[in-house]
Amino acid sequence: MDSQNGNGRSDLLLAIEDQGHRSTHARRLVAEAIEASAESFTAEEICEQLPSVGRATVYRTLKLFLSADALCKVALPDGAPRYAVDTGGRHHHHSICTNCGAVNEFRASTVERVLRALDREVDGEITGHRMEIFVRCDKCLSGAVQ
Amino acid sequence: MDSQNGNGRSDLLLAIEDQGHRSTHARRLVAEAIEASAESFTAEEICEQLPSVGRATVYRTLKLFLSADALCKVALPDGAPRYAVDTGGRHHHHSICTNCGAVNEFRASTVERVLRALDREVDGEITGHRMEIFVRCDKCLSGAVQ
DNA sequence: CAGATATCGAGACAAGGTATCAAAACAGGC
DNA sequence: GCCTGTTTTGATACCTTGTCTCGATATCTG
Ligand SMILES: [Zn+2]
Ligand SMILES: [Zn+2]
Ligand SMILES: [Zn+2]
Ligand SMILES: [Zn+2]
Repeated sequence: MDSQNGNGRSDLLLAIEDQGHRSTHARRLVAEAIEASAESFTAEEICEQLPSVGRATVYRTLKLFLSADALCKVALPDGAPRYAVDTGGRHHHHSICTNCGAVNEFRASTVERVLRALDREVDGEITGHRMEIFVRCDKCLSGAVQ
Repeated sequence: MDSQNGNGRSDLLLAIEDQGHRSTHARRLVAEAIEASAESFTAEEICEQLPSVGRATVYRTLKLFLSADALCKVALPDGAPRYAVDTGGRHHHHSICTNCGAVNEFRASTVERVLRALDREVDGEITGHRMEIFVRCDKCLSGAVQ
């Protein structure tokens, strides 16, 4: 939908071009596969959808998109990793539907304020954090996916 | 230190006994190795320290301790998993020193309050969450470990 | 187009686990 | 202590999620 800009060029590709990387055929295919996926996806799903693209290339490309902040990597409660297109730019967290894999971003300023307050409670100096919220999304609650 | 109760029996073993599992020789060895480790540890470290215990058994035993809430599993920023003895019982989060691996628990009621407030911001119904704080601990800051 | 460089695909390798299955250990009744 | 049924164990194969190597290709620049 809005993953293509006016140029017909994927935002994912533009993001890595900005970092000085090339928009190659393999990367174009990976970007298209990502943009075609409705919710979050796994690296292996992309590999299966693109048998003509080497597995190493798929992983390398995902890593490029991640480092260009065009993609986010989250983990389900059991640790299984999933990737999702990153719409925003600034620091944010994710909610993940454990039923359908839908990922949404949220920027909760309250969360960050709590973290700053925690500075006094934890031993040492805070250098970073990770936070994910697991949900059953509205679509799943309404029975669209059982 | 306080990992042994009056009986000279490890709390880890007691925890799985409460769940109906046996305190076997292999499990005793794993418990001792865990209690001897200063900070957090990896499964492979235990395997190396206990060549007489099968790798599968080490992983099975860690899993038992985890499900008995006697152990916690955390992940460093790059996702590398580490295990740490769980001192408290109630719900809590962890701070992890990215330099030495020290893990501390904290129960920040503010955090939970924020999560309840987030219920209105996120799509769907919150079913769980994960939160980890990365730090450089006091010991590392003071140069005890470079 | 040619050369320099970036990228690719295949396949080996790695980390962190889990599945299988025959053998050993264990607990409880005698 | 011995018998017997159940748990647990260790060896090993396998799985998932990636990364590394390296010769072959593709891409950009001039
Ligand atoms: Zn994101
Ligand atoms: Zn859902
Ligand atoms: Zn804990
Ligand atoms: Zn430290």
